[in-house]
Amino acid sequence: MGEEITTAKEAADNASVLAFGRLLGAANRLEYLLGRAIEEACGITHLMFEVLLILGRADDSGMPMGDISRAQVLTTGGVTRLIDRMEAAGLVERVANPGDRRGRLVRLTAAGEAKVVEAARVHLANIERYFVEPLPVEHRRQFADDLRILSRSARDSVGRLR
Amino acid sequence: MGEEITTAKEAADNASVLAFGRLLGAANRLEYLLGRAIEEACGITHLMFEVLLILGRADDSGMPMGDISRAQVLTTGGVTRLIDRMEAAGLVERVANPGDRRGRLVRLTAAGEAKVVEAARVHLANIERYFVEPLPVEHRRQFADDLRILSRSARDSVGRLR
DNA sequence: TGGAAATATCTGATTAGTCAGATACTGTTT
DNA sequence: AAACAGTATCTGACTAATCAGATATTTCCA
Repeated sequence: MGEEITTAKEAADNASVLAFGRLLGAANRLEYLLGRAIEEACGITHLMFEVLLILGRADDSGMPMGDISRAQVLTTGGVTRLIDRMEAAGLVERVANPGDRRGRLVRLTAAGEAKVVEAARVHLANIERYFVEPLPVEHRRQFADDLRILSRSARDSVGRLR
Repeated sequence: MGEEITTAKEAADNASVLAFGRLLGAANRLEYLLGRAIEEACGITHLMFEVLLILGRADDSGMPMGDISRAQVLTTGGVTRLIDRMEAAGLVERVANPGDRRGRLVRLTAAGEAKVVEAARVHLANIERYFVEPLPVEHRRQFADDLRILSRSARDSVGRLR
């Protein structure tokens, strides 16, 4: 990684810059495709699905919103508004937290439980579809390239993190 | 992947659901950390940096905005506005496209050239820093876990894509 | 060649996030 | 137990994306 960069072309062609760009590109495309599919089939966004999964993992009594904020890359203000929408949609409810009255706990409603099961099935089916059958043509080649580079890059990074 | 999902807990604990969640989580944290660093050091967003790199790779005469839209996951409307801001910041300019008068070409200005070189250096230094020295503590453990799973998942996916 | 369909970009209205500051409670520390 | 720092959430103002519809130009084919 020692080569000095002095022109835009050198910046754009640098191996590490490229690899990280590909990694993020692949992840974004994946998130876009899978998120779009859930949205169309189930009427909830990808982020709502992630929150439903987090709550599914949580204790039945619920979870403070701060925990959700830390689990996702989202500010506490963003979580407040996301939970507002999910509550309006009947997927979650806020209940009193006897141990700390500064905020309430969020937990799944029955409708939320049903929705996360439905969305997870759709999600799994799409993972199967995209990775066994061909991707949409306009994504396929790009994706395969990205994932090959991503795999190498991630493996190297894991090594260095130990 | 044949297990039937019937409860929120099963959905949340499913191996594929988890792996994809981790993969996207790792990429989002990475994008957030590296993007934030470029933003603070160079005053441009991560998305602007990506566009500068794309233009650095392009022909000197410039590139139509539709190509940028397709390279990133961004609508054409979004690209129009992103380029508006970058043009206002003096990083790029729109020039006439003699071959197709429906739209103009976008190309780097001298300031844009300088900025992409500066940002790429910062970016490389941060990649070095994050993956050789410890990550910020609040991200480190999560990140290492994510990347291990990501690596496995990506390798499998590449295999299936052939 | 004339016109329909496709393409490139732009724009108004809307949505969902950020940030920073307000409010309400908790926990410590004298 | 009074004060003060810390934590959890909410909110107003703002930003940057989306979508859908408008406009200009190009391409294709009958």
